[in-house]
Amino acid sequence: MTQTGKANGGSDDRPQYVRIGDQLRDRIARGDYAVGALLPTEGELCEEFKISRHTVREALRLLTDAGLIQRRQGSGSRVLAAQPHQNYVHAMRSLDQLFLYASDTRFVIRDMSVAVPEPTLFPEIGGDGAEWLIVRGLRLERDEDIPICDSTVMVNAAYAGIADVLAEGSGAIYRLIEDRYGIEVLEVVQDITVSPITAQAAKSLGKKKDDAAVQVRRRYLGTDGSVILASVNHHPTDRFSYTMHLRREGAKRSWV
Amino acid sequence: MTQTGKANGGSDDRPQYVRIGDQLRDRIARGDYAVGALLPTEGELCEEFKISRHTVREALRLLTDAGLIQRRQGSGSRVLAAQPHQNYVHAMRSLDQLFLYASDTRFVIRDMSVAVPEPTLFPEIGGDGAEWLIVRGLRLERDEDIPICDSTVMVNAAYAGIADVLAEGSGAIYRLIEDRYGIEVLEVVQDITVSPITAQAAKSLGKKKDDAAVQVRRRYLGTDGSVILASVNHHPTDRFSYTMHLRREGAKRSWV
DNA sequence: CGTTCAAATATGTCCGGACAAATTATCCGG
DNA sequence: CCGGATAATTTGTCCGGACATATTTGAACG
Repeated sequence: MTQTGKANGGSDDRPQYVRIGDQLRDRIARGDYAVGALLPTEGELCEEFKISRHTVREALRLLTDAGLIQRRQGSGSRVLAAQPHQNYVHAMRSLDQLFLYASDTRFVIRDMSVAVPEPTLFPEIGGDGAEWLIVRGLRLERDEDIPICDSTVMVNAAYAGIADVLAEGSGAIYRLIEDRYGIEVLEVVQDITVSPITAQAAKSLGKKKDDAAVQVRRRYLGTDGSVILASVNHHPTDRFSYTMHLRREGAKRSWV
Repeated sequence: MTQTGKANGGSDDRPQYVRIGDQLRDRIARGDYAVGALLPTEGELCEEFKISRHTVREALRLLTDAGLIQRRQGSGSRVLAAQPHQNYVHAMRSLDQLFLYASDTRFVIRDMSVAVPEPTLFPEIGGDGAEWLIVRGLRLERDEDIPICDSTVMVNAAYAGIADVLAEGSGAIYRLIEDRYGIEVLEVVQDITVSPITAQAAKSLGKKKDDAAVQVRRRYLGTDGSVILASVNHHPTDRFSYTMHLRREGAKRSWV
């Protein structure tokens, strides 16, 4: 077969690997290959489409990058999803940027203890009598004593050893845990709601007891699905602002 | 050179292309190749590292996938960033899922007009006397008349033609625009704040005039940076909840 | 100096081959 | 039937080659 940069013939000038990749993607979407099932092997695809193994692999790579399949040496290519996800990326260098404050801040620790958390603190967690390292504090503007939010952090007891190195300005707690224990935060679930302010937060933030507060609750999950860390932040409503920039993943950038 | 699955010698069992890719990444981080500058060509890298073009390309692909470089046929490989972004993905099939409501909803249009928007509506937009298609309405639970939020949408006048096809339940407005005009929403900027409720929203949502409301403001930007669409939603604080799941990009999934 | 065109350059696509490494299947013995 | 060893299978890594395509560079000309 003549080697061409693009496929010959017809009005389709897409590269072969793109055409084959699209065909496979369509088959997956149609259910020809069920989620969880294996695709034909590289060899079988070479025979079916009369192309080199290289081209098959490039096509499969497109599917892999799209999150549709997962490949494993010795096993084959398994379908992960029937439809590609259109990812909009909240690009960050790290989770530090998940919540950007208007200016630099510092975290002042008010209290730290290993205890069974109150059931209302994080209902989805606890309730089984297990102890957590509970860190209570206040986040302030760096150079001024303006409180930004009242914060309570629950650290999985398995990582309670970081209590030794927790200090004001010591950086994000989840990072301390990642570094100290060599683990990785895989996923973060963040909930934002508005609710009556707690007595503690009202006191810390200089608010009245019948004021409302914005609650930002986060769970940091590890690779095994366990909760590494959870936090509840109470923000005064009149000083709360949360901005996200979501950008379509894989969008072409101009060359200039 | 003997062809091996992994590099020979020493304690480093990473594939060659990973090692070379890491070396190049380190050089970029150190500033050996400035942002905006070109990397050595494939040929030069082949000579320097004494490896095949295939392996060079695999290494460069790692850098490309990490967002560090951008490659262009005939030109070379240009450095985009000195540090890789650690992307946490808010995976969505589309922007429809940017804001998930607890249940199915419908959008009831109350008013539609082409006009110059009030300056307070979206201060970052307008203010230049330009007209926009302004759509005011209410988002309700699908089968009940419980208002979820009061909504005002400003559509760029270039796409005002969609007024013809706007109807209750006609789906997301940005999608109508994308489909009708063949354009693409590249980025969304979303701001969440809490502020005094507007008179209009108080009336729509059955709230008192001195209540607060959660404001969710969004700008949908096109590939040229222009604002395609902007929206302001007022949610009653006692019924507002926003959940995000952010997952580390490229995280390995278990095979089973 | 600016424009046009051809040549050189640099990446993109596709082929084929070989060996390595991981997994799966099969066979045999207890 | 179960466990261990071996063979077969499947993907991963790396080599080399060839042609296509897009861009850049340099030379010639007005």
